[in-house]
Amino acid sequence: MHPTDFFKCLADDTRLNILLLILRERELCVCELKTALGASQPKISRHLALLKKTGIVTTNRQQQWVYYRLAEQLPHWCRQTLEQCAANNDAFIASHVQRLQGMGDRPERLKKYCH
Amino acid sequence: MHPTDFFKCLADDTRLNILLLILRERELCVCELKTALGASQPKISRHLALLKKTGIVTTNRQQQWVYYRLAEQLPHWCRQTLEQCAANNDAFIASHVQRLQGMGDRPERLKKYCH
DNA sequence: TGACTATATTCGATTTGGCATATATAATAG
DNA sequence: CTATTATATATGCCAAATCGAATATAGTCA
Repeated sequence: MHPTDFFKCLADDTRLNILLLILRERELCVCELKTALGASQPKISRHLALLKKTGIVTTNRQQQWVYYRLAEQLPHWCRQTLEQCAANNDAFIASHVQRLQGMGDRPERLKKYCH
Repeated sequence: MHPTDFFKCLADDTRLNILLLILRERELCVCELKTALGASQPKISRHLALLKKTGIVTTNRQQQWVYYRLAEQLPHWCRQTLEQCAANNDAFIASHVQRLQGMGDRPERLKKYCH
């Protein structure tokens, strides 16, 4: 993982929020992220495609939903960077975490927001 | 320090190399960086200006030279990110570190490359 | 078919590097 | 001491490249 490629992925509000939410929740599908971030589906999808191409996340298809999580092979220092960023920037993700929590837990959440 | 502003600064080869070299050497002036990175003076100077504006580095003028070092107020998680990046990407900075070491030590280095 | 996700296209905004030039400090000549 | 020159750094301007958002469209699966 070339360091500047990694940092480029973190250098955008949408992508960084996606990553920090995935870090918290372990995995999320596009429609969960779309609701939590209040962004359009193509926007979320496009940014996820870049994260996947760079090797930061992997996908896991379950029926019609695609779940994204951090790649197993993600170098340790990259994961540490994300964790330290998460631990020291509450304000940055607060609103999105709140919105995600307002969406309830699985599997009810999926029923409410992904159907 | 807004996290994406910080990561934007690390998302460029020139800037990341500058930061990792400063991290190693504690402080460097423009002409040392120019020689170590093999880049033009305006290019180095521009990137340093962005790093300063973002609050990652501070300057200390000595006669006609301006020395750059990491800002005292740089949040701890930012410094940790830089340190972890440095500790896990030898290949990324190797050539520039080598070139810097080939320039000798101060004060001889300053006499040879900054006069 | 309908719901979910991915991609293509287009456009405006931002970023980047090169070149020329401006500013600041120091050294030197007269 | 002042004027000139040299060195170090910063900035203005321009062209090329990249990026991000919106829209439309396509693929995938129940």
